[in-house]
Amino acid sequence: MVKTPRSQASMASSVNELTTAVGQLLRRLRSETGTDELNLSQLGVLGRLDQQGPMTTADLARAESMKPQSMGTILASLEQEGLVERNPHPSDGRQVLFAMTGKGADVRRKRGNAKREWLLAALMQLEPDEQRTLLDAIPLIKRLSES
Amino acid sequence: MVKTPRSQASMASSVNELTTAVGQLLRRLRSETGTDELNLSQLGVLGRLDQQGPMTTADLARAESMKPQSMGTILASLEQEGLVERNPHPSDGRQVLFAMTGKGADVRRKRGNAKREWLLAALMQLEPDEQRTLLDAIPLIKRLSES
DNA sequence: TATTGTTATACTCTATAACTATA
DNA sequence: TATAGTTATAGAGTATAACAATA
Repeated sequence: MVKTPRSQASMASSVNELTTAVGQLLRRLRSETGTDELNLSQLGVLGRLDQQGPMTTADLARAESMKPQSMGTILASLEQEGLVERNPHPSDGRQVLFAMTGKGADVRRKRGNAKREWLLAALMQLEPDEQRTLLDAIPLIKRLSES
Repeated sequence: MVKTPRSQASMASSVNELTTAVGQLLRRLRSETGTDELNLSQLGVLGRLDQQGPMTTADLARAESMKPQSMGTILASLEQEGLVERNPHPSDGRQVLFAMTGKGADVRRKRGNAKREWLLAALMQLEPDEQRTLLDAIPLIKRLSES
């Protein structure tokens, strides 16, 4: 297959498909709601704290491309359910370090998280080369969001 | 080993990244708002009517993975701005065929659509092989939503 | 009786603005 | 004066439920 860089005109027609596809996936994920009552943002924060350790509100907001006030709302809801806890920053009294609790870790590990399980099952149904394409596209989608 | 399908464990770690990436892109797109005051759903409907011709509320709702009532709201807003018009179905008095108007076509063609232009510019900044990966991933994302 | 669409209402998610506290 | 976070409010986007009209 010859490598032919896409023209701007051909890319333009893909813009609608991409936004539609992304919107569809998000609506689908949102509708998958079982025993877990965590939404996508809450799951995202929990996953990030699990991977990266304690973080501040501002850092989490930046990582998720969200306003700090919006992240504050998410963290408050997670704290109320005992999934994250707040710890003082060692040197800066203004900052608050949010950490995942044991209960939060349980929620992430346990079965019953309908959204994650649905998406995982859907991913597993793709052919191996399709999986590779989709996984390779993830960092590219992130790059788009940051440009 | 020729083909190395990803293990379920390795895929599980990608689930969070995918949802986060998709959420980020959507928030970014939503925030790009210039002279056009059309949101992503409105643009999606307009694009679909442009490509596929007149459609009913139910068909549009199915195409965008949305409830008919939600689609009705979107269509009402587009109609109020004169971007779509309603025509009776030739044989079924219950159905309404929505078609894009000339003004709707203008809006789609003209410059000033901040969301589409931003995304197009971002796509053009990717390397050709990255573009190909991302475009190849679009139908896969749709498949996920439908499974 | 089933289907298409409308109307009314409520919920989820995120943003903006104004404020407090610490640096 | 600048930054981190909180509180209050508003908005966009979508869903659910109840209804009307046509099939």
